[in-house]
Amino acid sequence: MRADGVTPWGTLVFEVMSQQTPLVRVAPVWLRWMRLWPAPADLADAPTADVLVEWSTLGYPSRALRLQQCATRIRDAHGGAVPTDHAQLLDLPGVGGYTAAALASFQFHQRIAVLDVNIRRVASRVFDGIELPASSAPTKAERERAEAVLPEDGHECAAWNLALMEFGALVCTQRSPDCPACPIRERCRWAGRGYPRAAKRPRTQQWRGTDRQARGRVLAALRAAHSTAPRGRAGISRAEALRAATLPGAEEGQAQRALASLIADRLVAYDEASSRITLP
DNA sequence: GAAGCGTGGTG
DNA sequence: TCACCAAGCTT
Repeated sequence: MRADGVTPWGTLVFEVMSQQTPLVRVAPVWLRWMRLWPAPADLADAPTADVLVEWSTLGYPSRALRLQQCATRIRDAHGGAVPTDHAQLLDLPGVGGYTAAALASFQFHQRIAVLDVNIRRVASRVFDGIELPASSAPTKAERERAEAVLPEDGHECAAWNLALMEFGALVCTQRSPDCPACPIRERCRWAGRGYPRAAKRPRTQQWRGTDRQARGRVLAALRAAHSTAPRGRAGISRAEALRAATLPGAEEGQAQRALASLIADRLVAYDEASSRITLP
């Protein structure tokens, strides 16, 4: 976490776990991971099934697979040390623009702009006078503007990025910003324009009844089976997996499709001989 | 650029 | 109840 003594690997794991997941849910899982797998080589050597069980209910379990791939790559291609170079960070599995910049700034104190959803929202309001960023991904113009207002010193830069993220998370929030308490409302272009609402809001993701929900139920059943079963005898039958994947009132074939996609994503394995579904 | 990908908390 | 949302990444 962002505390003294946390290794680059610890920070990398923390940032990946934090992708689309509230920090309060990340904290306990991260602590367990650090105890089980304190260095990249430890995670690289772990059974993938254990990695997925310990991922618990953080969501988006593909992140756990990518983190293990990332650990293997760091061990084999970087001598076991998390690279400090931004381009090399970006090249790691599961590490995108946000995570690479977060590591470069928070861990390595480089002068770089972190453009997470919070900072992008703050900048859109203050500079552009619009409620929400117009594009789903950061643009070159956004990045250049964010870099232009960065402090010169790398340590100050880390504090700057972190402060902006927390400001967006606590004050300049997505749904109900506390504008009366905002210290820069006099200079905020969105305030000056009277807080106009965004015409087009990003369409919100469906979940109920989706393949995603079906996949989640299979994974939940497998986590339960693996955390209680003696080693080597874990897993569930294909029939149980399909039953778990069958949602009330679901369309024909959804359960099969969900299971097939889990296998294709290597989140689960299917042993045809025994007809059992297991974590990989 | 858009769609797909989990899970739990909240207003 | 239910839509919305949370330190994004990959295809």
